[in-house]
Amino acid sequence: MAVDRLYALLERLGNLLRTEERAAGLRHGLQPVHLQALRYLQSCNRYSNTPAALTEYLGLTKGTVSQTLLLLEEKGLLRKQPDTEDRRVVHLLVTEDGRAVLKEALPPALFKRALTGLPGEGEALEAALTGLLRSLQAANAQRSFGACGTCKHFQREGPGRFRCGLTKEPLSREDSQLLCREHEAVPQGP
Amino acid sequence: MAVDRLYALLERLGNLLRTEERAAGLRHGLQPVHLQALRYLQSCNRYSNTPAALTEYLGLTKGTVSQTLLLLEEKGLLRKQPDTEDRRVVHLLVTEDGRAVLKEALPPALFKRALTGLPGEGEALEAALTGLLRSLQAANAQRSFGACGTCKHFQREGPGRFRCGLTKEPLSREDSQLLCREHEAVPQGP
DNA sequence: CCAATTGGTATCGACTCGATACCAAATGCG
DNA sequence: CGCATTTGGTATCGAGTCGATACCAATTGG
Repeated sequence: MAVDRLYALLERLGNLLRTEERAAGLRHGLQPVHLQALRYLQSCNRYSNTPAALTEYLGLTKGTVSQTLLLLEEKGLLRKQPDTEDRRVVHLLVTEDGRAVLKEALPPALFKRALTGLPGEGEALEAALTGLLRSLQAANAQRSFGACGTCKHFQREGPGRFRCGLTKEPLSREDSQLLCREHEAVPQGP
Repeated sequence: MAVDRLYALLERLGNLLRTEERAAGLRHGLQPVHLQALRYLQSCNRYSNTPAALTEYLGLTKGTVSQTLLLLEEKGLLRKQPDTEDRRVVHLLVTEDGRAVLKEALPPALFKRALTGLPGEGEALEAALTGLLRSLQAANAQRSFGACGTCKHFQREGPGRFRCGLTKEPLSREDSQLLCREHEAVPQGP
């Protein structure tokens, strides 16, 4: 049965990845989930670097994530900054130390080697995985956390000048490449 | 950078899978690792249903796996059977209850839907994942746990009659489809 | 025959994770 | 406005994973 075989493959790869991440984090006294949190926070935009967004991304409960963040803050890999508009919200900023740890640890050496050696820059793999992820998210009513520039709210106003149709804020070229919790894929025309 | 994007995709899918597995196991008081152990034991051959093999498959330490097995045995999902040849070894047999739990829980509904809906039965995905896994295992000097019939020790002796070149034992058609810890891919000729 | 290796278990501590409870700020509605 | 509801976040607790270490029994290899 093809579905079972596919599932077994995914599970197996997921375990390998977790094991490697565990080993990579061990050198810094970090668990897999810590590295994952840092990686997300480093690649998301300013609307999405909050505990709530991270909670959705990781698929855990907010209490659990709150603990994770506490540890990262104690280790000096993370800094909390209160939001200026909404005083309940804090923003999570990866420190220089945090970036250094991430750069050293992710992707784990094993994956870096394997992924780099893939034929055609792994284009086939990326296409297949993207399709699967989209399908999963659609079935799950889950946020996609895609890059800002691929969102249906993304508006081009000129060369290098963009705007988010949701927040109405202007966006830089760098902004457009960051992950956003409000991301919605553009509907595929027939 | 393509490698980082690929890695992010893999990590994200792995987390989703874990979350779903957690939810699926919750109904039976099981953790993700328990379901994974059961699934492996149900699909491996008689050389590979031991704690040591499972330990390698899951990438954990033998102590950890021993605990996992203890719990599964207590719940009646697993039965231990001493090996007749080597009196240190035990074989792990999934009980009827264990099979029932597995059938109900894996793959999680979300994945079953998403995988079933993939174009071309997910052939592209399977090819891409298999390639990646092979590449990872090669780089890691890790066992592949492939199906018996695809192993370099697998010998055809006639219609429906096979033999393992390593253990010299005869193999049935069913045997040939089970996962084996001694599995080695046939070397690709140029 | 005895060391080294292998398969497995037991115990301990660090840590994840969910559940529950809780607080403060924002929002919605009469 | 006023008050219930919702949202963002934290604190605390218990169950359970996981690695490390130690240990035992059986096998293997000189």
